[in-house]
Amino acid sequence: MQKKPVADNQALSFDYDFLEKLVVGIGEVSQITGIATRQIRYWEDKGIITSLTEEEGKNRRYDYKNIKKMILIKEMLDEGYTLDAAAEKVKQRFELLEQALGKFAKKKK
Amino acid sequence: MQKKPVADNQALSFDYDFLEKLVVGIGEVSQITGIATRQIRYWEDKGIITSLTEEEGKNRRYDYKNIKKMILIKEMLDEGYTLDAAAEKVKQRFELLEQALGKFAKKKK
DNA sequence: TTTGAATTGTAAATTATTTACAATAATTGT
DNA sequence: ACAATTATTGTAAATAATTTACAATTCAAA
Repeated sequence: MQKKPVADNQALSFDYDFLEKLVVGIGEVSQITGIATRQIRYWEDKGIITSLTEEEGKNRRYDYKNIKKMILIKEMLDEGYTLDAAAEKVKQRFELLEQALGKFAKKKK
Repeated sequence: MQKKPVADNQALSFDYDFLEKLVVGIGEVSQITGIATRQIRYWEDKGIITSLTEEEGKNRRYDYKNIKKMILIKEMLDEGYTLDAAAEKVKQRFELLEQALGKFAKKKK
């Protein structure tokens, strides 16, 4: 029996492999989220989000999780939350999410 | 009845909204896929993949589809395919995939 | 109206990418 | 073996994009 090509399995399910490896520069994050690069740096300075930057002076890289965070924070700001309140809510939500996904991930490997 | 937050629904299903908007620079694509930037440009010159670059001279931007293409092509090269053969196979696979996903997408809207 | 929060502006230095021309391997047919 | 084609890689100069740092501005609440 022949082994199915990898792509067929991934096509209609959540592409974990991809999102785990995903890294995006600040310009593209801005393009994706509609948040100005200046604002992204400000949020990072405040410690609300984090980048994967290895050394100081090098360009920032963001992972899927932090991009999702930014999108949520932006939505909450539009709804009237303060930045700190939005950041706190998003932080809590991600902690719950990671708890749930953590259990799931352990089953797989 | 209160509306559920968006994130809850997206967490365990395929994040279409995100992947549709996703754009990534060549440096990050290289980091994600393990393919050298030089090689990515070469493949693009040959017409095997395409970038979203608006004007000549500006930096290349790649979408999810083309990044997936690169990953598949790389895998097929490792298996012994020639570049052209791999490109052709990948092209065919994506045509089928888009046919299937196209039908699905129409239902949603 | 003062205070702090949130954002925005910008210049100079640095990092990353682009294009173009060229060189080098690897493979295939004769 | 040899030439031709395929695939990849090297690099320099120009340009694009990002970084940091200092500063200004806007806005809401007290």
